Amino acid sequence: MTDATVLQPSAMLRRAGLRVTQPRLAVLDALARHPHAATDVLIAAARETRSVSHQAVYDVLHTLSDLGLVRRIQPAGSVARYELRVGDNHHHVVCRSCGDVVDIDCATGSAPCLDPSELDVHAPGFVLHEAEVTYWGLCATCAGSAEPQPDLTAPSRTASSRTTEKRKNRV
Amino acid sequence: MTDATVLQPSAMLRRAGLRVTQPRLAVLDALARHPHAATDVLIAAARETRSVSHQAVYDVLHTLSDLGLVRRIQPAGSVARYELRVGDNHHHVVCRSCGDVVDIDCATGSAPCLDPSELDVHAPGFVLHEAEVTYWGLCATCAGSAEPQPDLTAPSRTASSRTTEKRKNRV
DNA sequence: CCCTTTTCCGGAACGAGTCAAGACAACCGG
DNA sequence: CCGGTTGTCTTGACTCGTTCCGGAAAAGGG
Repeated sequence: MTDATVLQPSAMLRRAGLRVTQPRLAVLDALARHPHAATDVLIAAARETRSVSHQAVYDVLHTLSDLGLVRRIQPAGSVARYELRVGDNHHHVVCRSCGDVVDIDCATGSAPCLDPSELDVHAPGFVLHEAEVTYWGLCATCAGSAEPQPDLTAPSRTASSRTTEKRKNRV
Repeated sequence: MTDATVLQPSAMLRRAGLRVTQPRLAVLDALARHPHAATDVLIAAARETRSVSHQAVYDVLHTLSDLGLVRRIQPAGSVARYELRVGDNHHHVVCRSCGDVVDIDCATGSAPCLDPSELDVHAPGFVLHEAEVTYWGLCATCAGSAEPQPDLTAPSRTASSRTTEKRKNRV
């Protein structure tokens, strides 16, 4: 619901009590253009707008995600990825082959969206904040072809399939 | 259900077509004694049994998880953790403060245990393997005290709270 | 327009995990 | 029981994502 892109980036920064700086605007723009992108992709994208240090991008991403203006996700085996869509507790579909990520609406829309059947039994006293659901499988493209397809939002190089590919030659 | 610990470790290796070696037995023993442990904890634990190289532990963990004899989990912001409990598609409760992980039974017990409401709409043709659910919040201990409690299965040092702690001083 | 404070920069450093090549030891067959 | 084959382990260097540090720059209030 609260997709941050609908707000003017500078307004959204100010409203959060942050200074409006060129690096921040560049990163926000990069985020809008590359949903679920890894940090190095965002660095490259932000540099299309303006010269920014990699450290600044890391700083901006930290600040924004700490304030809840962007959401940070990190599927197992992947590096951190960021998205502007926040506020709804939507979930993610992740392709095991190419690492591509797609959003899926949450059934209830509010976190926690699931009732852990036996939370009290196994973790008495646990204070639940949210339930994160990750759907794993193969995207249409990868399911069709044996070879993993490149995912442009994954960390540069070829794809995130370094792990996947190596594993095949093990065992 | 299929908790690998109920099997004799050597039998379980042989049945998987693997050689029974000292490093593997040491790692399996370490896994049994330290559920959800990070790799460096497992290395230390395995060395209580026998001298093992860190690389051997990584190799063993890769081999075993590729064959499905151990399960590898990696909550966002955490390093890889391993557990012997496999076969059921159980889920995890993770403390945001200390990083401690607790198992929770899956409602249906088989993967995928959730029906993604709008999978076809957002990711047409996606072949779903499983749904991974992670419950985030605060464990009883951390919810009570402001200070995060050490989690002995987390990567050595103090706790996994390096990230958490730093963030508090940012913004 | 100046001052304070936040933010950014550059570079060094760190830690988890991987790669590579040779040594070693399980297991099989004889 | 022994020797050869092949899978496994060791050692050590290395990659990559991310963080730490300290000084420089610039945003915004007065």
